[in-house]
Amino acid sequence: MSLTIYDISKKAEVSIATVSRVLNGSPKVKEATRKKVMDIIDEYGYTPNSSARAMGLKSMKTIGIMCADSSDIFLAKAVYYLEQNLQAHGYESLLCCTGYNADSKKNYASLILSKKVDAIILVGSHFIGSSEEENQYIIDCSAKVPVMILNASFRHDNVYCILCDDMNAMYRATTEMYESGITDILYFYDVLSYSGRKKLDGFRMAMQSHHSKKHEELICQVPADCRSIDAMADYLGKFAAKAPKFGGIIAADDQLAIAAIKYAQKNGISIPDELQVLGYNNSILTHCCTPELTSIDSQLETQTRALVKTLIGVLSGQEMPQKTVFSGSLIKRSTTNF
Amino acid sequence: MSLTIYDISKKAEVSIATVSRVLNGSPKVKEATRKKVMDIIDEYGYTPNSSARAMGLKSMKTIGIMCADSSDIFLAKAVYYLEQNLQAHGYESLLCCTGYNADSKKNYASLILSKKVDAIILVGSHFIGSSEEENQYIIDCSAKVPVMILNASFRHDNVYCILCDDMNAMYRATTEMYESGITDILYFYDVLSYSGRKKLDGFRMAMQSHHSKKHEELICQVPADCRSIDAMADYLGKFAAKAPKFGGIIAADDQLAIAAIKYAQKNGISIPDELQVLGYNNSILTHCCTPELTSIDSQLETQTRALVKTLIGVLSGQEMPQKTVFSGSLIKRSTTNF
DNA sequence: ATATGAAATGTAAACGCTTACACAAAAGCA
DNA sequence: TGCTTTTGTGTAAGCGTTTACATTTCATAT
Repeated sequence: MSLTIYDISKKAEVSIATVSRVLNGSPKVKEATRKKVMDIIDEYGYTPNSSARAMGLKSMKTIGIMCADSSDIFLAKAVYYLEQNLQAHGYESLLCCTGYNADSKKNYASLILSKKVDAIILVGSHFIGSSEEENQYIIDCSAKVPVMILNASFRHDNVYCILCDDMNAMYRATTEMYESGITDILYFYDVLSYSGRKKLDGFRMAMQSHHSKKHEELICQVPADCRSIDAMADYLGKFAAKAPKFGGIIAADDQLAIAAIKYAQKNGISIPDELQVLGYNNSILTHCCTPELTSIDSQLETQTRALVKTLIGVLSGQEMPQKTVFSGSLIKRSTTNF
Repeated sequence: MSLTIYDISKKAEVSIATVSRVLNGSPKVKEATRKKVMDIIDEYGYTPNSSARAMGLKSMKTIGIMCADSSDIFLAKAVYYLEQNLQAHGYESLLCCTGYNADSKKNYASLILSKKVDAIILVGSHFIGSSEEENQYIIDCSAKVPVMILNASFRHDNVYCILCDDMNAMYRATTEMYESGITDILYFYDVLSYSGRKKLDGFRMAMQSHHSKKHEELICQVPADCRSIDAMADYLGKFAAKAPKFGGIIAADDQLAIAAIKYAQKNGISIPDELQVLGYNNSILTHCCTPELTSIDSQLETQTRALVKTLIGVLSGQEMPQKTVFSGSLIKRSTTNF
């Protein structure tokens, strides 16, 4: 049986209140007493029971992290950085992977709330649906604890968003490719999450601003059942066979970009001479292919740090900005010439 | 303020005991009463407070997952599968990333224990040190809750291990490469964790069983400060310049294998004609390079499923096997000829 | 109608902690 | 010296559940 504060108080010959005060670093306890209690705690290796503590404090010092799939390269990085930052501030992370199925979000949210987490972090733009009722669960959550959203924007009281201006980043990258002389660009994407929409918008805006006409015919969405890189590459091959010619591919993430590279290799198209490829997220995958992949970096680590900083501020009652936007930057490698 | 069981009991005109029984699916409550209570619960959207529940039940229905770095491709996959399986059994996951620094393990362990988790899962063989005192924290934990270890072996009461027989897998893969005619094989690794040692042992055993002599000169350890793929590739280049000739590289994981491929490409060595490369873990990286990487699959998903099954058994008081071993299998792709 | 046992419900103690409030000891001041 | 603060410590009431045990209700057999 685990020791309780009561056991410690007896051994140290003080009251449980004093032990509690020592534990919580209260200033109103004599140095000698503090030492006596600490010695006993160290000697017997006592650790306070967080559940009981949570009841008294009404806080678990735990943050619920929800993400669709923590094994996704991008999301895993985000979760990792968040966990690190939270830990540095004395918080634990309750992880909850919801999958990409939209329905379950509400259930998972209430489950995680019942653990009396101090806040909820939604990682990734999959958590923002397009309809109002689909997002009701966010509002419900925000009524109980602060809700932090990484990589998407949602305006509501007690909801704080940290994100990268994907639209602008994609706009700039597209423009740069276009102005380097590649005017026929294929846009390659899969799911249209919040940030997915923004990226596509950025691409379209850039193309439209150059009065491009046929780019709409060069927008290629991979169907949901193409999960493997090979399947994606093959799908792209079929699409390309019927589409107008193109000299560049902009992919919505690095994995899709790798699929694009595979497509080129299967069809004897040389990169970057005949085809230029651009990815998104600047993940480790950029280094794994040949040639190495040019990609857009969304400053994930900086974003997570800002998120946790904002969260800590909110939890300590400070007024904090509801929306913090970072800008992406193009990391040029060898799949592009510009 | 959140609703309590007490509020519900008043609205439903029953006692809190009855509400609690409904919540816990006790058989001794009349159907009509159950319905009445459930209706109120649904109507007012009550969720029980897990902390309070933990105090009564002495269980949080939460499992602590410790891993060095949840953004590592392999570990992230493991964490994801674990989380999924645990969720399916009604448990939440408290994630704790310890980093690779050995000292901190003990502190993190006691932190996570204070949350009254029902068990602890150590993900990855980094958690097994080579000295007895370094592993004392595992024994301490096992005194309080079951400890599950994924990917390493540690014999102790209340400690359960699920792993892949890395030594054997590596032995077989090495033998297969050797017998296909590649007798000079370079072994490329970084950290010597528990499974890292096993893999190296497997390689050595296979080479020794063929009376190879110079393989010891072909064992290349990347120093800890080489974190990027490029740095690893460059290090390998320098090593190769001074080492005997070799026709194959066996890497301790896929990322190292990618570095090996990069090394070959930088030096104009063709794969697989002049150099064959073999990775470990069969991660997504195997599909990202050209040619695609042959790799050893350690059945991670099966392992995690077995782990959670064992854990659930242990938690429900059943006798469970303390060690479950799976065997790895070679997935042949294009970086090898055999 | 009455006794009997089973089924359903209620009562109250326990879980381990925090903290408002009460109190005692020590210190400062006239 | 006695009076007032200040400082340190203790007492006890919560926090929201679970559950053993007590009690009521209800059906069945007598």
